[in-house]
Amino acid sequence: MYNRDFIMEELFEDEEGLTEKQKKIIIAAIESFSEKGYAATSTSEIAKKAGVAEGTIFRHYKTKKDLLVSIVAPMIAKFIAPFVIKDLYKVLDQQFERFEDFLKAMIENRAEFLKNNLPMFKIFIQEIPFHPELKALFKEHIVNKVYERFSELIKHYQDRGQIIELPAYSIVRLVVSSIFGYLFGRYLLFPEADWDDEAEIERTIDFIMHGLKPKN
Amino acid sequence: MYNRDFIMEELFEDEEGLTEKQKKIIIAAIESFSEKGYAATSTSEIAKKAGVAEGTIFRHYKTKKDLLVSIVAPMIAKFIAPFVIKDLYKVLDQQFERFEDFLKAMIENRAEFLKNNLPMFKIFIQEIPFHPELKALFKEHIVNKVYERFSELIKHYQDRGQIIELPAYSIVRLVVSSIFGYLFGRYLLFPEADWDDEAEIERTIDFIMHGLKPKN
Amino acid sequence: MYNRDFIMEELFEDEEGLTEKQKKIIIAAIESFSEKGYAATSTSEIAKKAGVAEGTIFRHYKTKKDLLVSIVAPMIAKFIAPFVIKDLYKVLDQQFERFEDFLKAMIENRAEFLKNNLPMFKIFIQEIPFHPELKALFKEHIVNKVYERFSELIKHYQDRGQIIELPAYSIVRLVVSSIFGYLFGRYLLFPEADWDDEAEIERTIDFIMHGLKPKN
Amino acid sequence: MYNRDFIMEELFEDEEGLTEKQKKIIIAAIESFSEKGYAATSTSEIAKKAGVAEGTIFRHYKTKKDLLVSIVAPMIAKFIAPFVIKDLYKVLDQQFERFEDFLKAMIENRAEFLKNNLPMFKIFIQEIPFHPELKALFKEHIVNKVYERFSELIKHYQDRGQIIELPAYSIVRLVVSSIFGYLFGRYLLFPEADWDDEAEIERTIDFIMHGLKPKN
DNA sequence: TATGAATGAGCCTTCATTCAT
DNA sequence: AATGAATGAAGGCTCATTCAT
Repeated sequence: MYNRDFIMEELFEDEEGLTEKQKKIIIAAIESFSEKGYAATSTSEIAKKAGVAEGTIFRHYKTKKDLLVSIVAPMIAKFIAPFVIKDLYKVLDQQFERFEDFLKAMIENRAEFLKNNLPMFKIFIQEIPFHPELKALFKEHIVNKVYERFSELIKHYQDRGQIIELPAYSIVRLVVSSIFGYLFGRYLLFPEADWDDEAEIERTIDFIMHGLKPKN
Repeated sequence: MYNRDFIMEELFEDEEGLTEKQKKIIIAAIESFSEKGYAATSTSEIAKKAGVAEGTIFRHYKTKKDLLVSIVAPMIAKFIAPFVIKDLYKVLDQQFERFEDFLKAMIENRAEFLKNNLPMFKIFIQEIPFHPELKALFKEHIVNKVYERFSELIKHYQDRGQIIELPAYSIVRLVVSSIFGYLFGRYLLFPEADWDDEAEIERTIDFIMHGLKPKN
Repeated sequence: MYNRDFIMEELFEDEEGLTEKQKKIIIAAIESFSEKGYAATSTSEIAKKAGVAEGTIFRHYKTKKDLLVSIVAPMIAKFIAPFVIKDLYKVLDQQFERFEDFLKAMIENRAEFLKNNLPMFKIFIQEIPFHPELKALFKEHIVNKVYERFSELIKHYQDRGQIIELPAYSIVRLVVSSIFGYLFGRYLLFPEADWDDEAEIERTIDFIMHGLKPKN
Repeated sequence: MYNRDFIMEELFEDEEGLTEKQKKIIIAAIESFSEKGYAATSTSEIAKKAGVAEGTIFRHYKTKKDLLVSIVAPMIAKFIAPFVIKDLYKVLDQQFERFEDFLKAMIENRAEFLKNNLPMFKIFIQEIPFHPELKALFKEHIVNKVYERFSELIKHYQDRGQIIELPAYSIVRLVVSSIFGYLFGRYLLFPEADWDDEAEIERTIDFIMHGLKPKN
């Protein structure tokens, strides 16, 4: 379903402090949390799956919730990373003349990321309503950082007459809904259905582009 | 936040078998489940909040999960009710000449329902990944019943050249994404933000309509 | 396995005060107690099996233990009845000249009784160690009444040189052991084995008779 | 009443894996089970009596029933051990020329064992009807192992004309009944009575020997 | 008399966490 | 650093018993 080593590389590469055991714990926790939910997963189960002693978990993570946060936090960080590049604006200007192209690039790139980190993403969306820490993390990152950049971006394309003149938050909402709607259906609701991914992504982009076309 | 009596009237009106205590239990369970999640809510907590003995819960609901299902199941049923009307097709034909009008009516009607049953809906989306019973219920109802009707409907408007020729499932996905995207943002993610509901709904409908406009 | 009506007739015939419901409760209780033990049987289970409401049980029997006693007590009484006939001595004198004949008659008669009341007997032997009330009942009846009569009886046959001169309690023990040993094996340990009852009973009597033959 | 250390030595000597706490748990469980019965004994009570936390019990025994089995199983094994010696036959041949001597040795030896392990034996006979696991254990050991050996043995003495020609199962039944009859009366029914053990054992053996004397 | 909803104590078991080794 | 035995609070659930109807 997903590549364990890949996760480690992509998400936890920086944190070189991670013991071999620590990695095993994280991987086990991700698997269990995403399958049964945080509250329904026991630390003993994680320990068993990770092949370590129960106590070892608590040597590295003071509490069970610490373990949760230590999984979700870097995922959020990595997910929004591309949007936080300082001079995103400039870069965009050069690379993606059309909103459509930007959209396509973003979707493909971030969808790839989500696909590769699906279990973690699942944990994130499942647990966020119940943990103020996560909620705060989310708002701080998404709202304060990503949303800000995104707004500039949208204004950029609006100024060039490529997308309709609506408040940035509305546009963000509509775009994000369409993308996440696809990802949800594809990977969470009906993962075993027979999807023609390429076609669906194209339809989604077309849908968004037409939906946001300026009323000349 | 939400009107308790309203819930009882709307969702559990038919079930006249419900004791006064049973109602209290359900209301307490809805509150707790939606706030802390099913797994993190204890039956003793529900009992205390409902003002009944813990044993009383188990007299009416064989297990804790039974209680969950007895909350979520009628919600699903009521939610999809309007879509299962036998002669939906005919009705539509007469009432909503334009897909746009149908869409608007549907959104407003079902959005109202969700708004009134938000806690229950929250429970539903939170718990569905972890409970095969709920998953089955959902698939049976939504996929088999609603989706079928919806497909006919879409074909109806496609035949009249009002919406683009795409597979029904793609259209359903795009429409549903846009609507739920609004509801999520509005009621779950940022409920305390300052929303101009009327404008947002209109924007959402416009977005959908343009997004699905036929490429003549 | 055993005849319910028979039980009612034989054991509870005198107690005409018994309601129809009461009889059903007793029968249900006997079945459950003997199958799962007193402690592991719930009153709700008995109620369900008897087809009455839970409360009904407690209307007739103040406590669960009352119910137990009301089952075991009459069984003990009926079981020892033949030994308590006032002029047992006289009767014996006339009817059974030989100890052997007395033994045979007694075994056959009481074995028949036990066979017909096996579930109750099972309850009795299972529960007696844990309930002082039953223990008292047992001692009072068996020790004080039966044993006394039996002693006279044994003396009677000893005087006639038919059985060995041992203390009555030793003889009682040996005889009872042999008989109960048969009944245990026959009805409790290996009920499904292929028993030649007639032969086994005869062997048992022979064994006892030779075992108790006087050392002339 | 019985020597705790003795039990540990005799029954659990081999199992060196037993923690100090585990031993305490076993001892406490034996006491409570034998006094009140398995179903009527709570694990919290055992924990308290053993001076450990309730959770500790379940660290060592997955369930309450596991604890029961872990007490009864070794008792059965140890009890039948002497009968399963590979060359029992040979040994007998040399040591016990007369059935009487064999009987005496066996009774004294096994009676001593039972006396020392009375609580466990009590648990065994009380719980065996309600637990298929125990029943299976019993049948496997007693029926398949002990009975087989015993049959050979009986044939041995029958061939030498020392005991009557009856089916082995009948002889086993009669002998076992007499012995257990004594043990029951002695240790379970009337333990506080004034017993002349030596005399009673002798009477029991005499009774058996005469009872089984060949009809010349 | 009979009911069965209601109770709350108590049951077996699991849990996150601690700590001596 | 790592272990895993030990903890005791808390969990879901069952129970014998009560009482208003």
